[in-house]
Amino acid sequence: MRKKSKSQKVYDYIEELVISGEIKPGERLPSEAKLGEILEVSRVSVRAGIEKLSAIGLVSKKKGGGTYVNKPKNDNYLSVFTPTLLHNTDYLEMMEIRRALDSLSVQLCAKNITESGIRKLGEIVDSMENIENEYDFFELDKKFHLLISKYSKNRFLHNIHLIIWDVLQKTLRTKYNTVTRQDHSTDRVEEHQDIYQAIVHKDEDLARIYTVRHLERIIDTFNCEYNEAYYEAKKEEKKKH
Amino acid sequence: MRKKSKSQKVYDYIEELVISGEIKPGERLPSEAKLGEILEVSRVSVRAGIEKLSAIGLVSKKKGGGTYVNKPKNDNYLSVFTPTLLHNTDYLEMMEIRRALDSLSVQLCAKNITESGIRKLGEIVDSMENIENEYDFFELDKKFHLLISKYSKNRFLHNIHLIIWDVLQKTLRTKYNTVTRQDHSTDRVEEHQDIYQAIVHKDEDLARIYTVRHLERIIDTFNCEYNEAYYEAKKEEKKKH
DNA sequence: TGCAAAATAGTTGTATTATAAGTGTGTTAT
DNA sequence: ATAACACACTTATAATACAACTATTTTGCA
Repeated sequence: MRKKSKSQKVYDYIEELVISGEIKPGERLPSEAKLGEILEVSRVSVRAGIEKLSAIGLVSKKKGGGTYVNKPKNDNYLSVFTPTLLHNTDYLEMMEIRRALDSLSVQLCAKNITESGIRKLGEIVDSMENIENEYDFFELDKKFHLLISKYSKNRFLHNIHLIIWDVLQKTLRTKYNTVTRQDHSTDRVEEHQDIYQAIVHKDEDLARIYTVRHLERIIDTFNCEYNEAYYEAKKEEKKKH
Repeated sequence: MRKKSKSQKVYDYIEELVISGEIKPGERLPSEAKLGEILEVSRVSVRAGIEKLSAIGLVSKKKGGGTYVNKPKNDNYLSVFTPTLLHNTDYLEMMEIRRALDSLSVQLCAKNITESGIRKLGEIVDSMENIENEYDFFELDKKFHLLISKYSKNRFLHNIHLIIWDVLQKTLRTKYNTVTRQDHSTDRVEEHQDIYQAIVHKDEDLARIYTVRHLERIIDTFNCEYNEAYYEAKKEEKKKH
């Protein structure tokens, strides 16, 4: 593996601070000089790293004031793709978008997929059957849906999906309990098999229907857990009185 | 208006070079030193500007080799949103995504829009009736659809739409003839009125249907012109023999 | 002449130092 | 009490130097 550049070191360090929640949206970063001390790099490299983070909208700089972690509502619209946003309601909004985009990509995929693509997809579905840990399943799930979007032959669509899954993955690390528990359903393997079969038979409509059903089931499950958690929290509060 | 920063000056300058096609994907940018001379800024500022462009994936830097404009296929997926990509097929792919996302946002909008939102939307539709020049209509069109996505109350969705329209607008400047001529249809005002009315009556399904119809009409018109242009080109070629 | 090795020029990466310019806070003078 | 000011802190820009890497040109040998 190639050596990381100094500016990348800065970038990763700050991104980690934000993802882990050590610095929350609206809060200020250490000054450039301080970051330079901490990471043992020059201010030039610190600035280069921060410049990138600013370009993708994770932070905003204020001359003389400091550098701040952006709040989700920030106008810089590339901030859609920063990994800090996925709280509970954000997750639902994201899944709403997936419902729209996945149903498009699976439809196009069923039309455009090649024989070798079908083979690859089949392998993924097969390996889903004997999976025990959640992390591995997530990987397969990601591969499955990204492969579908790839064979949609719509480059934009695929790229948006890449971003969405990147955000999902990064968010997962910090919200593992909340977001992943929802998918313990025993149906989940079967759902993927259904989608796969529809693609094999080039049945665009059926593939779309199965995909929508799949995603809506995930959303429903999440909603239930979310409400449960909500009531739990309320119960805790009552105890205090 | 606030003064532009030096690094932003660099950013805009290079972006313009790429959009206008002066520097094509794969080609090399002037060196940092040269850019500094041209724009009369220090190398620090040049680097800051390029750093941003690199962060959003428009260019890639090679230590010792120079800075290159990325080809669309570049892996850095943020490059979806660089304005260089929209050739004819790209435009269609983009509209395919709009069909999926606009139908979602209009549906949510019909559910969530406020009274004041309806008023604003109405004003836009009204001003569409007496528009002569294409550029103004584009502006209204953009406002209309962005307002809808805003009242979808899904922040991700709205942000993606902001990006899409930003790309459309930037691309338009260079492909004015190809992309905009398609929308000279007399139906276009009426289509927006239909969508508006459906939203007013909070009829989610109807709003979605009108929106899909609207977008599919645009796609069809574009396809016709695209094919016409294609045949024209072929005819020209035949003449040469 | 052909070609490989080596020198060279050009380019980005990082460091250092200095200054300008904006922000925020605390202090002072009224 | 409040407005004006001073001061510390922070980011923005600049100039210079050198390191590290690349691409090209030149050199030297067969």
